Amino acid sequence: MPVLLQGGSITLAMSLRLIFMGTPDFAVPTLVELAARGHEIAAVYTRAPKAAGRGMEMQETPVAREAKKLGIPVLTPAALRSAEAVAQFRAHKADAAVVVAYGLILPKEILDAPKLGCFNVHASLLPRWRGAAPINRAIMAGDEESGVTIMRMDEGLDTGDMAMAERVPIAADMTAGDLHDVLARVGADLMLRALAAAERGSLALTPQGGGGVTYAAKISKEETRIDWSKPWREVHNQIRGLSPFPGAWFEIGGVRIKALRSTKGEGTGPPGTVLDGNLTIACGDGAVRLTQIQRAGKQPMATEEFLRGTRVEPGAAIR
RNA sequence: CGCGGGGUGGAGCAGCCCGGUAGCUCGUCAGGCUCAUAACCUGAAGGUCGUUGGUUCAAAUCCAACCCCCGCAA
Repeated sequence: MPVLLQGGSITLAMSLRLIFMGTPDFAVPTLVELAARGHEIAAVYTRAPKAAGRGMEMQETPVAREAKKLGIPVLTPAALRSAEAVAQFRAHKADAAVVVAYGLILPKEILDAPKLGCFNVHASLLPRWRGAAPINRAIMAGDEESGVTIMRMDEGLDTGDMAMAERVPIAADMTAGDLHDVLARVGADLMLRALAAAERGSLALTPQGGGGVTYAAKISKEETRIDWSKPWREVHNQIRGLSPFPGAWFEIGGVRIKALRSTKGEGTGPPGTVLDGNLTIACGDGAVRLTQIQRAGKQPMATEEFLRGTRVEPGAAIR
């Protein structure tokens, strides 16, 4: 077996027989890396295509599209609890399963099937931000760092023993989308290292412990509208924490506008008042300057571009 | 057949309802002014007005079909 030199450390080239389970874009880099490193991926599990989007047409998941590109069989069971689903899963005779934002609960029979276990990439430093929306919640809470944790899954919600973690700083104006992309890359790399260790039998597992647990609830649309009476920092964290999806928004002249990027603004005024010619908006405390926005029906654009076609005078009120 | 907005020189928009000289804010290029500047002044280049067909003396503008982008909702 060849020896690869990488980043100063020695990694044995390896090949495990894996099952990959994932659904959104976040999971794609890990799938791609696993395949590129020569792991044998017996099957890819992903959510079933569903009617979604404009026109309610059937949409395949990003993972399904990537798997097809790689020539890997795609399975889309609606649930994994049935005896049939479990039998099918076992029949792959996988060494391990890699689960990244799959979206379905894995019952014990599935978790116990692979001999090395089922490993999950989670986009936070556990046990902080267990749950569905760790990236958004970390930024909305104003966290200055986040990261990725690899855990061996158990039956709880993101409660498995931790195998590896890597910290990632969150810059002042970083958006959820920015962090998402970084963590997806870091997660892919970390999973490769974790699997290598697991294959060697040298993977150390650490219980999460009881302190510092928080939950990252799904984002509800009620919390996407901007309330300009809040302090600027809260508004800013909401904007970047929800960017680019689902997007924090407001209205100006009856037109719905998403705020995609912002930064600290100068000046004060009644909340919701435009303070200058650069879309600096007064908040309950301080101000936020919008740097990238998207009008309903339009592409995202830098604020300077938006202002070339739309005059927004200082003193105007937005809602 | 879920609802809706949009495709106009490199960017962002107006013009379309009430057909008839391509407009605005920028950018680019050349020149001028200035100690200087993302400032200011003068001039220039650059557009099959998404595609195809139709109506008309005449279509960015009216009609039809199609392609592409996006917001809502899921």
